Amino acid sequence: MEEDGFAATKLFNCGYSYTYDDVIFLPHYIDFSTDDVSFSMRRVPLLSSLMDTVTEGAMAAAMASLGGFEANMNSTEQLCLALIHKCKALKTVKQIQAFTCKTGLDTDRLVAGKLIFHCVVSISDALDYGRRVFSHFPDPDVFMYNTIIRGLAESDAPQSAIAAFTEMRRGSMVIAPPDSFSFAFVLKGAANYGSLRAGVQLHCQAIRHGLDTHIFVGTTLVSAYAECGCVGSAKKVFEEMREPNVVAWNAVVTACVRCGDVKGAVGMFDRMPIRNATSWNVMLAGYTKAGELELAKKVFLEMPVKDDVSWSTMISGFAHNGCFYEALGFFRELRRVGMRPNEVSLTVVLSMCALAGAIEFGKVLHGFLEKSGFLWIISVNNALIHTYSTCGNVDMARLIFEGMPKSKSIVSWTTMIAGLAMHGRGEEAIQLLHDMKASGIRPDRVTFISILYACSHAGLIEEGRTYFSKMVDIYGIEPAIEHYGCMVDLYGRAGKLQEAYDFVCQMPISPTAIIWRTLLGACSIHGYVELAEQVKERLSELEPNDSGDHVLLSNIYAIAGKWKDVAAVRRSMTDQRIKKTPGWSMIEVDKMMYTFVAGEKHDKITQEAYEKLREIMLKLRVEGGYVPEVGSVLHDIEEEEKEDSVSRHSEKLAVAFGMERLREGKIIRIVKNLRVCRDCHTVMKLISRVYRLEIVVRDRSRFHTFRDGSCSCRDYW
DNA sequence: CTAGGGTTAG
Repeated sequence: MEEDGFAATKLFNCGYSYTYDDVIFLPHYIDFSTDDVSFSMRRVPLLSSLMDTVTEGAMAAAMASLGGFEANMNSTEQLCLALIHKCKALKTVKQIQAFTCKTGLDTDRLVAGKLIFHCVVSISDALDYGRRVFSHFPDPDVFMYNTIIRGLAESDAPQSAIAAFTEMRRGSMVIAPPDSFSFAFVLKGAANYGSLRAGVQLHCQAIRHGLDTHIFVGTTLVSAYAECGCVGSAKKVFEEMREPNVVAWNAVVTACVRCGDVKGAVGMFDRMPIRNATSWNVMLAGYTKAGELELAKKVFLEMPVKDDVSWSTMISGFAHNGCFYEALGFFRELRRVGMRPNEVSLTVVLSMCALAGAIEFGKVLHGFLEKSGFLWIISVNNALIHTYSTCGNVDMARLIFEGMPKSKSIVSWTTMIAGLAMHGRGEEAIQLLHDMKASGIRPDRVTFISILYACSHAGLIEEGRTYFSKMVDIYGIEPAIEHYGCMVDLYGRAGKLQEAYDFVCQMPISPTAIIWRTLLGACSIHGYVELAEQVKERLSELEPNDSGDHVLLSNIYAIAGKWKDVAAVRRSMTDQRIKKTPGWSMIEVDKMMYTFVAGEKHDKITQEAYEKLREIMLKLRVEGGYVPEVGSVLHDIEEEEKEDSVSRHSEKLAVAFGMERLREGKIIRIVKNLRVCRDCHTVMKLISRVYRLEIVVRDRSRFHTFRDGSCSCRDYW
């Protein structure tokens, strides 16, 4: 796959030095008849009612607003152009558009082009209107097409940019051939759509037009290939460019980073003749994505000019690696040097709260956003929805979602659906899908991942099946590995292990380690020892050193009482030097985050938690009838020792600490990096009953809300 | 045309 993209283009020898090592037949035109890329050029009646509202007086007032320009206005065309340039809102654009209809300027090429351009580029949420003006124009030229393609490429439906390009090509008998802008914009659409097929075909066409080494086209080709995971092709396109500028260099370094090729990125970075702040920022992102935080910090300190992007990259990079303290440090540093937080740095900090489960800090930020007017930005709202959902307060997320000031984007809908899903509120998530369709937004592949996730976590098996086939049949979305993963989880979680296994065997793409791991997790919930062994064998072929897989298998044996097998797994782990991922849990008290690690460091805080925990466990035995469950302990050690090891799990410590420090009646919210174990689950249920407390635990796969002795997951996780 | 953020199965 990797090299196919580039090899295919070699078919077209257009006077360039391509060699043919691989011949793949491709048509000379883009054929998307099988894809769902409708692009309707329907002529819509436009604004006949508005036309009458444009009075001479209104136009005179508009002219007056032009001030100094007025003297040079010697034609209505020029007047219109100047007026359009001044427009800041769609409402005014509509007025002028009505004026052009009235004066016959609607067929003026310059004016129409300017109108379309203004709608697409300068005014937000006006793409649709621009499209309508476009569709009204009798014979649109390349510039108009380019503008429309440009807007569509950045829209929620980037595939329609490709369709628009195709339509332009079909009409190429009457209009001029595509230029470098056409290719740059449509390739951006292909990249956003993530379609290698479209990318390759466009590359072919670019070669035929002699534009593939054009600086803009080449640069976009590099990033389009990278977006499809073809880092080799991206590099080759770059190497063929005759005089790459800084932007092209940045693009190729970015391509390496996108595809996880840090070495390649460093190599390219070192070769760069000139570097601006962007180049350094790309390296920061590259290092943090690879988990190389020290190197990222080194580059950050060394770089000559830091801009707002640099800080956002550091905050996000450290947060995604679990280093919340340092991440917050960069946010403080940003303010200390006198930079104003912008909407991106704020969403980055919000997403840090989401990762850390820091709801109190999130609320502080929410207040700040409200006061400083940031809530007008859609992405900021999306970040808030995500933060509240992943911090356990999905109702607050819903309030923000409902109250969004501007229109909701596809991300807003999908985020909300995913939020409901992770709280087990499957029916509401499905209802939201219908509301979304009713409001005219088409669900995409990510939306369906969230829907299938919702079905599996709420035990809605039939619904899950239905939506999977609807996605394919009605929406023409080809299922990706993520969708298959959801389906395996859906069957497995519900105890339909045979169906899950059959499903994996019938998948048209080869199952990844993640797929097998999902199945292994299902085996562990439902105690299928034999199937687990089979599945583990597959995993050993694919990823033999994953500690989680070993621990899961060992737990499956332990629950079945097969202590010899437990010991064998443990031995093989020691032999292969596989270390268990240490479990940690976090709790926020007075806007401070406290992290507990099982059986680690006996500092004052941990001591305090232990002491409280001892007291709680005693009370649970006496008043709650608690008997420890030790099935999920890795070692076949003495019973008493096992019990001791279970009693030290980090989530218990975090809960105990919360009970000690938090105000009475406060909900105890815990975030854990692994899945919560059975014994801890039981203990939490008991605590919620005996102490009349509410505990919310976010583990690596979902939320557990413990209330009155039971859990929202209905013991199903 | 290039960099940072908001959605994504386990």
